[in-house]
Amino acid sequence: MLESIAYIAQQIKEARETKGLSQRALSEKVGIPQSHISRIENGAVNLQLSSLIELARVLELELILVPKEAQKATGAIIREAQRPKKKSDIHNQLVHSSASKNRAKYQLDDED
Amino acid sequence: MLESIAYIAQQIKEARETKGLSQRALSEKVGIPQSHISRIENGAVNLQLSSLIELARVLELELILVPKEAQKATGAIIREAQRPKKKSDIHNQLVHSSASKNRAKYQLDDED
DNA sequence: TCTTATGATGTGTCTTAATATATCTTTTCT
DNA sequence: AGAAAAGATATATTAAGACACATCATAAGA
Repeated sequence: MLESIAYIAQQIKEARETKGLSQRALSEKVGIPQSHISRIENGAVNLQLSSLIELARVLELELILVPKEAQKATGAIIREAQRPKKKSDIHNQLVHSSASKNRAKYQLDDED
Repeated sequence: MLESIAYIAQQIKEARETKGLSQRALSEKVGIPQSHISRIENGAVNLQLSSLIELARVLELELILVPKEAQKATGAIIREAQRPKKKSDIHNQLVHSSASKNRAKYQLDDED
């Protein structure tokens, strides 16, 4: 399983696409090779925390641990934040939704 | 830097203590050696995402990526969730506050 | 078509997380 | 004090992340 890694990987990919960055562009900003970013986004690696944090920083995301009981409430807020605020941002919606069509394969070993 | 690792490590430690678990007890639940949990909580290792996710699962935490703009709002909700709901839970507050006295050393290499 | 941009994939090397195991220190009891 | 529990630390081994680098496949544009 480890579908949580799939979720995180997908979040990274969507955030990158929302920002209109190619893997190579992100690679230069964050200092991680494009080949590795590809593997990360496809869930092909069990990345280290430092890599995730660096990616998150450049993508203006914050990695946090939320108590399960608070998850629903935070989820609502986050979805709200991700909603484009200006009509000129509808473009983002398109990029975003096309991104969510992508299936993550996640060939990580089934541990647990 | 990588103070975000310190933050995550501290969150794990506090969640464990709030649940009244020893490192060894958590070790058995999650299948990670106590020695490694110690290193994780002290920020002495740059742990892998699977380890963090496994720990979070057992500690009933969810690892999420929050847009920076939504961070304040989610922070408020999370603090609310962490507040003990019953008077009988004041015990947790004590454990929790004693935990926060601990300084993390974080001898991780200064990258960036 | 040829080029260009993008993402995916392969290989070899180095580093280090994760493991097993043991031990040591510190704290907390009785 | 001594015993027990808890956390920190040491060592050796194994597994795999991260890297550099090249290359492949595909799609988009000229």
